[in-house]
Amino acid sequence: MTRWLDDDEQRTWRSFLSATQLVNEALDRQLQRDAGMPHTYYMILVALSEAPERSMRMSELAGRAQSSQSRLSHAIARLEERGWVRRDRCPDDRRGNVAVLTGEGFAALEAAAPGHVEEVRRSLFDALTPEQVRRLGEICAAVRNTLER
Amino acid sequence: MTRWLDDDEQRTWRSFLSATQLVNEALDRQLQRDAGMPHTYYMILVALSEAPERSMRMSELAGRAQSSQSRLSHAIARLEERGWVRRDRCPDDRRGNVAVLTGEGFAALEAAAPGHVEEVRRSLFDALTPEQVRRLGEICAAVRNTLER
DNA sequence: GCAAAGTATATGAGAGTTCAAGTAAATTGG
DNA sequence: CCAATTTACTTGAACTCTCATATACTTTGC
Repeated sequence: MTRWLDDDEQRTWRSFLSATQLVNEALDRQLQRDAGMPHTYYMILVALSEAPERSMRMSELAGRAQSSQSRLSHAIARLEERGWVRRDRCPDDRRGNVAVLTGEGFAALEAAAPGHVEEVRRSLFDALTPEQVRRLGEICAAVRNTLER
Repeated sequence: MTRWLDDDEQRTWRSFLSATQLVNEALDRQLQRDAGMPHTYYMILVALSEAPERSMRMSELAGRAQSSQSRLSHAIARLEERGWVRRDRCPDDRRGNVAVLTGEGFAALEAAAPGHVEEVRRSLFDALTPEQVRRLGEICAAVRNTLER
């Protein structure tokens, strides 16, 4: 009944798990060490920094930063404690909150960015040919297309 | 100084993060829901099940299951509570421990495997052409080659 | 309009992960 | 052969994540 993975598929699957985990661990370690935040928090700051007014509704932010709402809520609480983000009430929908990146938060992001980009290159792009990068892009797009909804 | 990512690289990078996170979340959700364990525990059980005597030294197991020693130690403690794994002292090296998969642990793994494989197919392989799978294998091998050590 | 259903977010408990020590045994080098 | 170092593993605390639930506001349908 079950369509088990054949040997090639097994190898590819395990290699995929290994490679993606290595990349994620490298990112997390670098950011934790040099900027004192996990990668998930970094993604939140990036999303906010790119938004108009450097602010966004919680639910939209969750989508952009690829976070669950609950995770985001906890994360924003932590980021607030550090003074990197502020929470404002939403004017037109009184259920809603808006997360706002503070000046200090933006500064923290700017300080963290170069080291992070270095690590992204080191752990992913430097290992691949331009052709492979292109293919990886297509592959990831296909996966997202299947899983996203 | 910093070599920032250009637009293509940005897109690829974000797509990579998104895709790999989606796959990992799908795996974890399926296993947690249907088998009551996270994917990391599943990998530990798989590694043990493939070892001679279904047992392995802690440090070797950590390597095979792609876990830190600390993480493994905590995980084995949990798996012991459930009766899925047992810890024996290592005869030839009295510092060492050997984790042993119990019959119940093996049964739990057998019960979990079909649903897990289904999810692996659904979340990764079904989204890709055979050609893409082959390329993904090469790409992951290249990344591992760069990061592993 | 107003009860019912839906949406936006928060919160608390439980579980897993990491990091920094801590213990114990084995190995090394003078 | 024994002090110093290294290796194997554990432990506890701090932190993040998930899941279920709670709260407050909005929209829907009669």
